[in-house]
Amino acid sequence: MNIGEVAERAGMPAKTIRYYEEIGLIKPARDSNGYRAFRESDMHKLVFLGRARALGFTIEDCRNLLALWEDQDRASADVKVIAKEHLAQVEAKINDLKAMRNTLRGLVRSCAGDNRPDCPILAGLAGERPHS
Amino acid sequence: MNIGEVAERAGMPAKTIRYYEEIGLIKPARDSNGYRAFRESDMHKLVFLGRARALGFTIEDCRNLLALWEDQDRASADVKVIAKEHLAQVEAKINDLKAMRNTLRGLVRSCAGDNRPDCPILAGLAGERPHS
DNA sequence: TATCGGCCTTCCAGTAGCGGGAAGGTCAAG
DNA sequence: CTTGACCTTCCCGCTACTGGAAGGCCGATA
Repeated sequence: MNIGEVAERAGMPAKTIRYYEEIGLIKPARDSNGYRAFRESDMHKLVFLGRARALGFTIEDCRNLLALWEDQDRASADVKVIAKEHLAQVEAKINDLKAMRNTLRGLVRSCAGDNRPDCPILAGLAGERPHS
Repeated sequence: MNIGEVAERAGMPAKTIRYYEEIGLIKPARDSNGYRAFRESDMHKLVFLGRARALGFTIEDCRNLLALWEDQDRASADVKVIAKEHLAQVEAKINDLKAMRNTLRGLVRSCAGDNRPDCPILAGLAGERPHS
């Protein structure tokens, strides 16, 4: 299988697949002409990587998860630790964003949005307390 | 005022302030010895930038907001457009993260996390449907 | 056989928003 | 006069790719 077909089937750009090889996540064989020759096992890894990335795991997390996946003797606790830490980070990020959203909503709501120059959003960013 | 004091008062690293000058967000004067000489107006801009960045505005958004802030004749509508678009992006990001969180929670909950190799998290990443 | 389009290859550079650290100038205190 | 805390510029590194140039390879067609 050439990279184009793999990219299609795995649902990711060929560039990304080359990048994953470059950083050692996958190690596809090569044809005599230099083309990458992907096996089904490479495909499975790429699909795995695609799903893990879609869940927001970092590349380094992916590397570790992939190693655990390959290791038939792993303890599921090792996997769970990674997933739980990531989950905690995602939740923290959600909370940060919610705080931003709330402040932004207040600012946007307080702004007339007409052609006058008076703007509570700019005033808020400059440091003034919103006067209700 | 030297950069150290400004960094302290604006609550951001000196590195960040130098970067903001480099990309043209601020233009502090210079003393004869080459040191940056910050005026109060620079301080105000940095505080403004700090708040805007804390609300997740990109540097380019900040550049536009700062220009509007400086412009006494701006229309508040111009500001509101930027803020509303950013708010929409923040909300979209929150939704993405919530979807990730829900999937991650399901995976974490389904994993025993003991020293056995059987792991629904890895199975889920590999593509299997979680069976209940 | 020539050639053409569509693959594939590598390499280089850029993104956002800084952070780390080197090499060196400046300044105030002791 | 030295010491230590500042300040300066410069360049590399980070994440996870993306875009593009320059060139090789392959299958089909004329």
